[in-house]
Amino acid sequence: MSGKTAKLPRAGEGKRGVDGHLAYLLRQAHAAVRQALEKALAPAGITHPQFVALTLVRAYGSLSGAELARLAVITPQTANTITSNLVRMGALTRSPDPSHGKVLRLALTETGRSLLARARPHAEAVERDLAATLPAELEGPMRQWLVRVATDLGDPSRER
Amino acid sequence: MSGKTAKLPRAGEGKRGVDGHLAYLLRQAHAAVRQALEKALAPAGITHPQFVALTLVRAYGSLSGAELARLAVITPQTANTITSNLVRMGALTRSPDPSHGKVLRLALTETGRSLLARARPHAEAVERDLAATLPAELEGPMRQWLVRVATDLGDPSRER
DNA sequence: TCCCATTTATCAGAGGGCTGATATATTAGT
DNA sequence: ACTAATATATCAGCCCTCTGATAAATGGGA
Repeated sequence: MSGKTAKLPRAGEGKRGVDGHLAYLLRQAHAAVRQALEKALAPAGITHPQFVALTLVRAYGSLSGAELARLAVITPQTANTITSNLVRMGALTRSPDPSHGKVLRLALTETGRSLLARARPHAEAVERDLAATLPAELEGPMRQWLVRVATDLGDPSRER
Repeated sequence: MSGKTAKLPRAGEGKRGVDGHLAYLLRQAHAAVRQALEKALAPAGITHPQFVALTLVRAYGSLSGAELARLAVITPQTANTITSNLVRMGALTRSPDPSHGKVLRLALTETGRSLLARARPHAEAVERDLAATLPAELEGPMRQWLVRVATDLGDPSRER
């Protein structure tokens, strides 16, 4: 009994299939999507978190670092890391809020705008691939579940 | 019109709800689960990736670094980072494969075994919380979808 | 008014994840 | 038998993510 010699499963087999832990399956699915996104975005010269940050700044107007962190479900420190890189790349600017004195408002530069425009089609292709895996009658319930996971497991822990 | 002043949504609202991109919702859900897991495992003195590695070594017997990487859906380099930390912590040993000469086989130490035993209940609590968010009639289809995402978006990219 | 709790930004340090590159071992092919 | 392809381990460097700690600005109450 020196060790188990069972053949190792591939994605979709054994514990890597429908019998695995939900947390493992969610992790596996997320890893596949993240890697697909990074591969798709690499030619545009941008990472997935950077793409998310630029998208959010564009979608919500000018954000503070703290607001970006909340929207992206990351810590303010992480948001700071990402935005610092984007500022260094010339895609974002940080300028002091006129009425607040401590808040720094993020804004897209022309570089950032064109970077985002160039990257978006690649990200949308992945989104389409992802949507294609989802039977039409499951899309609604699936979206609701994903949202529920985030609110149920995420919000309670706001007691930091 | 200096910028949009729309109130920012919380998890579950607006684009952060059922109308958001699937990739965003999946990311948001995964982030909530990962953070819940890290918070649950911290008292046991172990990180989520370390827990996954120990669990896989225990489940499949003695693994090589490359095998661990495939099972955990990470690169061999990343697996090496994690196992190096676990070896330094005394939870794993790396010993040369008797019949291969290059492969290093990972094995749990007593420390690793008790660490895993101590951590597992915390992880299982999160798994139960996660399962509780899923209506019984959706569990089957949801598991199948998560697996399909991993196989459809993950396997094709094996053309590295 | 003064103090305090909250919010924000940011530094420091650690772990995890990636790509790229290198060295070695095994296996397949010729 | 020699060579080429494959597999493994690992170094280096970068980005992302976290926790912990520090500092500054705001706003509310005693």
